[in-house]
Amino acid sequence: MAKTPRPQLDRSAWIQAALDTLADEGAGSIRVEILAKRLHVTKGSFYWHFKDRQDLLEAVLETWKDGRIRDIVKQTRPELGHAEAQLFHVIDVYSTSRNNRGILIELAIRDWARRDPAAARIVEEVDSWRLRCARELFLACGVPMHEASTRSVLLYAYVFGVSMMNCDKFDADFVALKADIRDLIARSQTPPAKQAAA
Amino acid sequence: MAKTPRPQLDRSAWIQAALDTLADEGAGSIRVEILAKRLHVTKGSFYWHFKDRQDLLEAVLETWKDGRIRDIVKQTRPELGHAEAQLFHVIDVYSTSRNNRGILIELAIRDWARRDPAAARIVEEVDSWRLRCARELFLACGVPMHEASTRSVLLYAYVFGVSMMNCDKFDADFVALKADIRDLIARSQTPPAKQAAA
DNA sequence: CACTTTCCGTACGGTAGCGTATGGAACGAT
DNA sequence: ATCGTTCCATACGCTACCGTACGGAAAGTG
Repeated sequence: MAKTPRPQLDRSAWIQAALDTLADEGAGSIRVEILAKRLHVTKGSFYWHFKDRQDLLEAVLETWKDGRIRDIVKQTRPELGHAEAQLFHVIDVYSTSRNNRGILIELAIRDWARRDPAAARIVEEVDSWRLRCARELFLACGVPMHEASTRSVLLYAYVFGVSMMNCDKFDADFVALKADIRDLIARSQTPPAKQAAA
Repeated sequence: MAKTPRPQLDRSAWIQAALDTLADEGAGSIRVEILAKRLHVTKGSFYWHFKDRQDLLEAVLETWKDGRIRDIVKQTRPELGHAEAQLFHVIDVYSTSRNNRGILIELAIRDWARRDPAAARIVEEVDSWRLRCARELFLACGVPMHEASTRSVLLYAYVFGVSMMNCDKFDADFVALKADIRDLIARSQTPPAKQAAA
């Protein structure tokens, strides 16, 4: 067992710790002295690596943004003939297994973004990438442009929304339910022309 | 102008003030002394009406729950022949006009529920009512039971999710986009049987 | 008018957390 | 060995809150 696993800390160690508490308790609960305790150092270390608390929060946002963009680009990289499978995968990744770290961070940051303009900007940027990538997949599935945009928005609104609900409590077979919803989003037929009021 | 609009305060005044700051800054930012300042009294008043801060928070949850249940029941009360219009209305109420008080409170409470079991219980209860009511509407539209459940979950996941996104930034005509999504949720045809892998 | 109840103001002690100042240990360079 | 750099510990002042204790005004009640 390593006696001194971390004789020296760097910014990324603080950022990771901040992301952990972000997932568990939200952005407002990221406290310098708490992180220090968790890292087994004092805040003397923190104020060496960061100007102040705000400096850390901005670094957290940047780190998250870079990771999310890299991730979505990777997961939607064109694989000829597998566009629909990739769409399914994107949906499943988010709607499966609530309470995993990624989703908790996602929700915490989105809540953060409701009050912090800087966070809002980051979220918009990430969403923009995701929507564009998803739209490309729909297009690759043969869905026309306009509808591809529509379904992309529905897709992401759904995955974010479902991660805020405890659906397990309402439907015993939530796995099947999610599969049905996934099909609705990705494969349903556009609605028939409105039966104009008789 | 009334000199003394409120010579005496009651619990509901504090609860309303708490709901305001809940919408703007989240549950964690509901502070007794801040509310007191906003109500132009001191916390001596607060601790007369409430045992402690927790007492207020519980009252906030109860108030919200009662209002939401009353609301959804009212909006989905069976009106023969208008089920689809009622569905559209439910969707529009949430997906229209982000940043209105109701939606802000909704999101704040859902974030709150991720860390507070009591809040989680309340949210589950409200969701349960909503899902049941929405399902009834789908059934009234002639949608079969299983699919009615599926679409109800999609409906609510969508409205909550879209209220967390700044979609205006991605689509100039977001009004039309939302209308298309609404149609997808409420009127699309169930997806064709999977073209079983050849 | 006395007396009680209701409601709120004031003052206090206590905790948590931010940011700063300063000292010191470890380490490399010379 | 001396010195500078890097990284962290310690100690301090400061603010924002929570909850309590207690006093007092205002209004009802006899």
